Amino acid sequence: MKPEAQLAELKRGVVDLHVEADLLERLNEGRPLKIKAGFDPTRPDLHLGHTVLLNKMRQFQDLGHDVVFIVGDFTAQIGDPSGRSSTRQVPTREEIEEGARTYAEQAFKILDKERTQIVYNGEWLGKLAFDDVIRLAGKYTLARMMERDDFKRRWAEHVSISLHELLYPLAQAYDSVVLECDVELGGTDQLFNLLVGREIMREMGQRPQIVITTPILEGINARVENGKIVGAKMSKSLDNYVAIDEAPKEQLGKLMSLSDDLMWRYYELLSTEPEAEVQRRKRACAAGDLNPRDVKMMLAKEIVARYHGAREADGAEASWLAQFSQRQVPDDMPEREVVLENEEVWIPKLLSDLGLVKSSSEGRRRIQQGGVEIDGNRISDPQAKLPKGGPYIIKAGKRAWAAVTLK
RNA sequence: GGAGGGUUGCCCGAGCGGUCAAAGGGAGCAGACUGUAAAUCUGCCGGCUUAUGCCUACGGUGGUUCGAACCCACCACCCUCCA
Repeated sequence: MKPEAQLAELKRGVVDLHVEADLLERLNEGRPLKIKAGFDPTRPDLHLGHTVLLNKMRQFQDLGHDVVFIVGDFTAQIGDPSGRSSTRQVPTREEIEEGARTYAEQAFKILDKERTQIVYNGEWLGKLAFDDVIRLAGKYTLARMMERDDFKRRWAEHVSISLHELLYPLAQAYDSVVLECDVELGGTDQLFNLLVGREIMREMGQRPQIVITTPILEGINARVENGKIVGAKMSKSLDNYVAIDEAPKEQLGKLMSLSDDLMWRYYELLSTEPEAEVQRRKRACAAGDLNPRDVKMMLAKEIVARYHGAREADGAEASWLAQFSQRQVPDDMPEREVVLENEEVWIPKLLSDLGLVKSSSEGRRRIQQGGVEIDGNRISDPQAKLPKGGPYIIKAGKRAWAAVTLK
């Protein structure tokens, strides 16, 4: 593909591109560019938020360029301060290794293995001596470091900043120097770190890398207020994520729980549908010609199909429609057997033992709120008991089901 | 080295001797409604089988008091200002 055409393709969906002319110049050199992206291996589960960046990496690969996938085993010990309001906990060596392994495994659902090189930055960062670090630190100033948004904010809000956190951007920049990469990719929250890489490379007498950032996807519980998206970014620790190796039905269900407004953000960042088609759907929804639920289903199925295949996506849709639209009994409910000490069991206790609720108090509440059904009959008495027998089809809320035999 | 401020439930945050299982918001959950696990509305939201009851909880340990998240002492951690 011609450099100009590549550039147009690569610019799609990115937030920052420093510097465009420089990128075009390198594309004109006609060689495969070296694309760098680093991952902090402390969170093994890749989710849709990560895929925004991975998709961009894949795009480079499809255009004939090479990706260097850096596992930040060394930098993970520092903990990237990006977007953090406080200092990170340092993960153990085992956590890092386990994380790195599962990370790479999942990343190859998106990346082209043939064009990906995996490296660990501990290989070179671990060998630096203290005087090397001092020399590196000498190439940047505190004032410039404090320009960084999250440092500035934490400083202003009197939240502690440990000195080692200041070294993080330098360590990441040093990775670029060692690899002599052409382009570094990251989320918008990485912009500062990436730009430090440019500076340090220049200081070290190299051509500064081109910096590209991709948007950060908000979590599934984000809301839209006055046209603005309100809510934290997708993350495992906030439990507002859709993991790429999650079961098809879970993925579909989570995506169907997006608010109608937020759905368009997901379309923008995750769908591969042509822009014109997305706009058509948006207009049709606004005009009332299309039901937003159906448009959301198209998106959900597109994503499920990407990781599990079209057949799984169809299956997930069918059981979702049955369970939530038609309120039927789910087809894959867990079958359980419980051995009783007596002839009957207090229902809240049973729900708790089955793990359908957290405690029997919670079970009692859920009965009082009318959320518990056994064999299709709503239980209203929180004192109710259930005799031996079954299997009973127990429903304890929208998504908590079990087929239980009492012995 | 000195002076001062802070540490509250999943998160943020109010409370500053009894009426505190602790305001308010967020997240979460249930029901109604629906087009869905959207939106909206209502309710719930530490635990204990039945409770104007008990237990656990407001950084930790002791203490004062009939009674402490609230007062005192010490300890730990965080922040600010001065040097």
